[in-house]
This record gives sequence, structure tokens and C-alpha cells, in this order.
Amino acid sequence: MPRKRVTLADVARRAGLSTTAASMILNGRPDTRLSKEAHERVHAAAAELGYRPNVAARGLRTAKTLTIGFVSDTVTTTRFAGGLIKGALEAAEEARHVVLVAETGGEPEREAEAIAALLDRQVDGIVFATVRARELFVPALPEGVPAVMLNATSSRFPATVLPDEEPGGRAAVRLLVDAGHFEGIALIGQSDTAERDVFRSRTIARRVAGIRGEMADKGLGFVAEESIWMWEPQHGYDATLDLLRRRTDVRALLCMNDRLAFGAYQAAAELGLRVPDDLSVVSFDDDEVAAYLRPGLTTIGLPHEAMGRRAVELLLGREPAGEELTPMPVVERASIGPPRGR
Amino acid sequence: MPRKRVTLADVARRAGLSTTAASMILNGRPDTRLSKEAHERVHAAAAELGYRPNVAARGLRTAKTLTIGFVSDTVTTTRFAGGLIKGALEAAEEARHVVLVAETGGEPEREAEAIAALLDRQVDGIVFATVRARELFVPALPEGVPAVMLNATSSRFPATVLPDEEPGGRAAVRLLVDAGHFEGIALIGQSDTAERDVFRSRTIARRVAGIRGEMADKGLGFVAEESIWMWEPQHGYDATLDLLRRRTDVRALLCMNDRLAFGAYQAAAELGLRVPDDLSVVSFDDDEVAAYLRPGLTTIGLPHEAMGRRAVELLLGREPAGEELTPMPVVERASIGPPRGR
DNA sequence: TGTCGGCGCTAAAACCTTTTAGCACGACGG
DNA sequence: CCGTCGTGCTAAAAGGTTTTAGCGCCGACA
Repeated sequence: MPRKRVTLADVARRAGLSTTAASMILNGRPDTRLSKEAHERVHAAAAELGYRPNVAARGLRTAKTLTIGFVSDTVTTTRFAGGLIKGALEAAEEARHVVLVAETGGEPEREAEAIAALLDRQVDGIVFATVRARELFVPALPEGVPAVMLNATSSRFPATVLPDEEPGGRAAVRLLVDAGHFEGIALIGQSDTAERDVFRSRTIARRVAGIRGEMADKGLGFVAEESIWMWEPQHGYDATLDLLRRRTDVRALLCMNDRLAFGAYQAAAELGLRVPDDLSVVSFDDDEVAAYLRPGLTTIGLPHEAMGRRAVELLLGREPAGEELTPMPVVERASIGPPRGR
Repeated sequence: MPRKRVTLADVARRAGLSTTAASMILNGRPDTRLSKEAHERVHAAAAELGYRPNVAARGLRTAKTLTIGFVSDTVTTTRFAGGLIKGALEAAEEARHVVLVAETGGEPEREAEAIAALLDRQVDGIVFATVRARELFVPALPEGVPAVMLNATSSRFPATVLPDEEPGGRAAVRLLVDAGHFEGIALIGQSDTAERDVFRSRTIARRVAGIRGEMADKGLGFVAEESIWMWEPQHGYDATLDLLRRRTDVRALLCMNDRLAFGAYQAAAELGLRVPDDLSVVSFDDDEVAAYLRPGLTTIGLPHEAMGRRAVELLLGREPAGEELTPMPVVERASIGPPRGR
């Protein structure tokens, strides 16, 4: 609506004071000794004119822009880890910050370009996120620009927010055991390659460690392990169909993610097996599709939103942070039942 | 890495010229008459020092920040229209702009606050997006700040990018007809309420008009219409199950979105019906789950990414724009077959 | 008597850039 | 020889804010 932005000088003029005085008053500087009356005049003038400080101009002087950068490979533009940005946006909003978003597709040149672009705009800090918890090679940032890794790791920046996968893995196993499954449990999606592959994901190794640890603690073993490289429904379908045809003693599936479980459901249906009567299923992520399935899929959720929040809290707070693990919620739906013969 | 940012003054000093000269040369001002040699010295100095202009400072002078705002209800943080931001981000990157993202959850106060925050940062323009093509009540913006509506409409801003729903609706019907379906077609999800409800969606009405128009042109009618208010898988399941139990003459389903179709698949499976042998299905959106289903769901896609791109092109271009309709692609998978008795 | 600090405020510098106005000098036309 | 113009460049202003340094006066303290 307003033709022209109202500036601090306008406020000062109307209050009959200098811009300095207006600035001090509006910023509530504690050591100032301006009169009560001056305070009132300035505040009144600011209110009447609808004054809003020009953050860009302020940033020039103070080197603080109340703006943070969020750079990721594809967090914003794919649906798999959208919770990360959601949490980050919320936390930023609460802290009266605003976020500049850049996507790099995982390409180093685009990443470098994005970082430079953010720095040119004087961001107060940057969070680096990845969709599948990779190690990231982040270039050094100018002094005074903090960074935190979100669902990612970097040797350069110690501040890191990750899902707490080890207990998550244990919880999944426990869910099955608590329902009475002591045998006939198959693992879908684990692959030794993935376990070793740093590039794929830092966290999957921990998830697997948790799973194996809990199984060992209970004195149990898997009746089968299907190694799969890619974790889309198609792969889950293929592997599960193959498995269930080969062996009839499988009573429960521990899937490495919900999309695999999605495919597993399809394979089970194909063979006339009902979940959870004939086959129990548990998995990881709490992907949106987990709720679409019937019966609803019980899964160990990736706490993306909480992680996103935490990352910007860390970024904006001043405590020097290390690796922080966010607990994974177990979200119980209806895909686990007591074992039954078939 | 660099301790301190290198400034234009540094470059000028090293080149032995004034900052004015350096500025002119680096910005390639055409009317200048600085010597060839000066050009070389300045460029050399800039390269050696790794100079990058401070966009914030420049913006102060030029009132251009190479930054645009993207404010939506929940486009970024839900998975339904993520393509919008993806396209916007890409187009912005190509134009060397960067985007400030804000989510309002559809709450007017948060929206007002978000707009103010963006304006405080001197954005060059704002795109307003919604996830379900609503009418939006956008407050006036200061003169010189353009806005475009993306998958949304506003009486205040004529520039609008929407999916071209009418032909989309027609295409869906044609897909069925071309496969030989002339009878036994049921419509899932249409509700007269929705058709009239401005708040729900501007575009759905056009989709329905396209569907009805094409049916009429072919001289066909629906064998049944299931009115549904909410379009989640659960609702599609319930409605379809009910419908298929009631009537045995249904051979094809035209679902208003992919999630309804998702539920329809489940209902069909429940009744032992195979897609597409016993039942053909076509729907709208090209949601990610459409590819997960087996057989793959044939659907009329929402061209979110193209729309997002277009919106920022419009915003950055100077052509005064009106309503722009982006064509909806038909993505053929395997859910449509010839009709067969059951 | 001299110094110091408090008071209430402001001028000016600083942040970094772009833009405007103009300077000194030589060439050129008349 | 005078005025004008072109050349190659620079000083200064402008953009909007915060911060630093200080002004002029008075009372208190040594």
C-alpha cells in the first residue's frame, strides 16, 4: 500500500529528535539515558508511520541479517525428507529469522555457487542437509558464519543432527518379539554393501547395528536376509515375492524402509497372504504411504521435523555443539500380529 | 576460508583506481570511457582477491536484491505440491536469484508477518502459492514489488499460473473411451458441494467441467457418481468398496485424484477384482504413489514443476501477465485395459 | 580551584555499493 | 586565441541503519 517505505529518519523527524536517538530508543539499548518523554515520542511516531526497520541496511552495519541459509541436495524438492525443512522453517520463524533455500541436487559446483550466493547475502548461518544422511564435503566458510549439518555429516563442522538409529533398530526388533515372534523373521533390504558404504548413509549402519544387536541380545537370528540395493516398492515387491515363494516359514518381515514394506504388502497380497494374520510387517521411516496402506503399517519414524527444528536452534544458539541424536518414535499401526502357521 | 570479506575498495586500491572506476568496470557499464588498461587491472585485481560484490550493500543502493520471496500455505512442507517449489527454485537459480521461503499454514496473521519479513529484506518480488489452488486474500504490496499467484488466485494480482484443468478432464475421459469403455464408467470423488465451493479449489470446477463436457460430447453418461468430501485413500476405499458391492456393471473408475485411486485399488483387491482386467482406473495428479501402485496408475498429471518455473519467469520478466494455463500431461501406465464382463 | 562524571542528546563515521557531478587536460573548430 | 568537446578518471552523495565520539552544562568531590 505505502508509496514509499518509511525510514528511521522519518520517524526521528516526526519525533523531533536525531536518528541516533530514535535508533537507540527503538532498539531498546539499555545504557542509554534518553528521557522518558523522548521514548514516548519516538514510539508514537514509529507506530503512527508504521515504521519497519530496513533489515538490509541494518545488516550492512551490524553484519546480522536475521536470515539463515538452508542448502540441501534435494530435501526441499523431493518428498522424502520434507520434515527437515518444515521443522527448520518453524524454528526460524519463532526466532524471527527467515530462510533462504537453495538446492544443489548434490552437484558440487551448484553447491559452491549456492553457498557463495548465500554468503553474498550475508546470511547469519547455514544448515546443510541431505535426504539420505550422507557425508558432505563442505568448503570452509568465512569466519563467523556458523554451520550445522542436518541429517548429514561433515568432517569440517562438528555440529550435527542425526536420527538416533541404533535404538530405533532395536525398537523394531522388540516390536516383533513382544508380539511373540521368535522365529521366522526375515530382513528385507539389508545389504552388506550398504552396511559398508559410507557414501550411502552414515546412519543406516547404525540402524543395522541396532537390529543385529537386539536380535543377538534376544538370542534370535533371521530366517532369511534379502539384500537389496535400491529401496523402492518395486524392489521390495520382487524380493518379498521371491522370498515367500522359496520359504513358507516366514512369519514376519523387518523392512529397511516403508517403500520396501509397501512392495512387500503387494507381494503378500499377490500370494493371498494377509497382513498381519499371515505375515507381520514392521519397517522404518514413517513415510506418508505407511498410513495409506491397509492395514496401517507399523514403523519406526524418522523424526525429520524435530531434527529440522533442532538444527536451527543449534545454529542460532551459541552453545558449541557436537553430534546430536534425535530419538525415533515408534508409530504403531496395525501391521503386527501374533505369529500363526500358514 | 577468507578471514575477511574483500570489498570493492580493496579491489580498487590494488588496481590503483577509485572505487567508482572499479564499480563501473566490474558492472560493465556501456557508456564508460575507462581505458582498456584500467579494465584489465581491475579485473585482474578482482580475480586475484576473489572479490564478490556484497549484494546487501548493492541492494541498498539499487533497491534490487536478486532475491525473491516464496510464500505458501504448506507447499514446501507437505508433499503434495512440492514440484511448485522445485520449479521455482530452478528458474530462480538460472536467473541468478535466490529464494526466501516462508510458510503460513494458511493463517492470515502468519501470512502478514511473513510478507512483512520478506519486504523488510527488500525482496524483488513475491510468488504466492497454495497447495490446492485456492483464492487467496493477499494484502497490497508496496509499489514496485510485483507478485504472481502460483496455483492460487487473487483478485488483487492478475498474474496467475494454474494447471489447465479443462483439457485435462477431457483427456481422462478420452483415455477410457479410446480403450473401448462406453458404459460402466463411474466417477469417484466428485461432489456437487465441491463443485460449487470456491474455497476448496478454483481449478476442480474446471476439471469437472472438462470431464462432463467430454462425456457429453461422446454421448456418454456415468453409471454412478460417488460424492466424497475428502480425497484420501481411506475415503476412496470406502466409496469404491460400497459402489462395487452395490453394482456389478462398473468397468471403469474415473477418480478425482490419485489418493482416491489408491483406495480404489485396495477395494478392488479386497473383492478379488484385478486392475485393469476387471476394472480400469484413471485419475488425476500423478502423485508419487501412482508409480508405486501395481499395475502402475494411469493419471493426468499436475504439472507442478513447470508451473513453478513459469511463475518465477513471469515474476522476473517484465511482461504484464494474466492467467496462464499450464498443460496437464497424460502419463500412461498400466491401469487401463479393454472392458470385460465380470 | 580544578577535575570528573552525569545528563540528554547529536554529528559524524562506518558498513559497501552505485550514481551523479565534475575536474584537469589536451585537441579541435572557428 | 578562445570556446567547446572528448578523455580518463575521481570526489562526493546517496541508500538506511548502528556505533562512536563528543558537546555544553552542571553538580560533586578532592
